[in-house]
Amino acid sequence: MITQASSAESESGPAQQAWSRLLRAAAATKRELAAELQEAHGISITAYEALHVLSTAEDQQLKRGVLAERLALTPSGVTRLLEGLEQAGLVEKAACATDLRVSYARLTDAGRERLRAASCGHTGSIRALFERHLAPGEVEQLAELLGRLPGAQEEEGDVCPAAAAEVAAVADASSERTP
Amino acid sequence: MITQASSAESESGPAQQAWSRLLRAAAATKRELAAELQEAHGISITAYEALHVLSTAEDQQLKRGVLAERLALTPSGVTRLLEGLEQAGLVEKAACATDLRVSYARLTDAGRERLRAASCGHTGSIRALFERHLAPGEVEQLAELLGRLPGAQEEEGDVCPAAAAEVAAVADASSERTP
DNA sequence: GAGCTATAGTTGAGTCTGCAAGCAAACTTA
DNA sequence: TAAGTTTGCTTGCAGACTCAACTATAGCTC
Repeated sequence: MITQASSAESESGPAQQAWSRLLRAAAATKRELAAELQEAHGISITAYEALHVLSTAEDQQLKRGVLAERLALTPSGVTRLLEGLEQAGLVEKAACATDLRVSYARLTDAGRERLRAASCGHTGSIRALFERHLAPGEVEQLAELLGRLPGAQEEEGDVCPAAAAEVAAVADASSERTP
Repeated sequence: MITQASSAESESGPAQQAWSRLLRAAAATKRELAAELQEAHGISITAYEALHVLSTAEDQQLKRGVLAERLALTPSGVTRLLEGLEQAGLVEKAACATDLRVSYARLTDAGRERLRAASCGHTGSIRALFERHLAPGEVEQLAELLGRLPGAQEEEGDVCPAAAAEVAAVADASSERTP
């Protein structure tokens, strides 16, 4: 051995190792994909994620607070993010009929289009990135493990069905809330 | 099902799922641990990582560029980071005897002490965080998988033994460069 | 229904980090 | 040894987020 410890992980336990690798993997992959996405479609990773999250939401809209949770951002982070997306016309504000405090972020047609345009290349890059380093089964395994960490499991149960229904009625009642 | 898709991951493949979970897990855990570390010891996560990396390096010093790789930062990020750490007296600059362009970052006694003070609590929090969500074997598995992603594998082979040796001679020749 | 407390979101100020450009030292090549 | 190139680091500027403080609305309790 030339160095006392070859990596930053040295004698620390598996949790420390997982932690530092999580930080670095996130930083490195983010930088790589961000450059590509910005270059090709002029949006940041977070913006893409936001568009994607909205596109999968009922009526393509979400309370700002819920969006914050879904993206693991703080409320103020969402305000700033949407500020940009609204200015770009990709997202629009919508009021809530039952609670004047809440405001929804709704995907516009332009936003939907931009997402569609970006999604193919971006998801391809993501897949390529992961599959370059991991076997398919391992990718799933990784997803499963990461899914149990904080930040990733805030899913379902946040939709405020009652209020959402009312707003939906105002805006566009064509959704398929199947029962 | 009430919503069309309960999470941002919807119909996308495992790679997309892994990716978005990676982003969120990193964001969420980082925020949590950063607050704690800042509160308790007045340093950021990156600063802690830097101190830790340096502490495991030969002679507790590293070329700034190498430090950048190890932390998955850009060179400019390292310059700014060290700016702060140097001002705080936790790290000091050291010149390289053989190449005037390079400058080393070296842990000071104060830095070593600060790291020591912070490390117990911080590593404990990390372990707690991971073990709260994953079984011990899963933590190792996660570490292994993350270790194969970009950013995490830049280890060993960067030490520039020749130059390091010369600087070491100037500063402190007590290292165990065995063979 | 007047006050309390809780919740949703925004805003000001600051931190961290990156990119692009710049500078200086080292290396290459003729 | 004088270009020309590459490498290591720093700097100016900008973007993305956060925290803390604030506003406005809701909901509760008496």
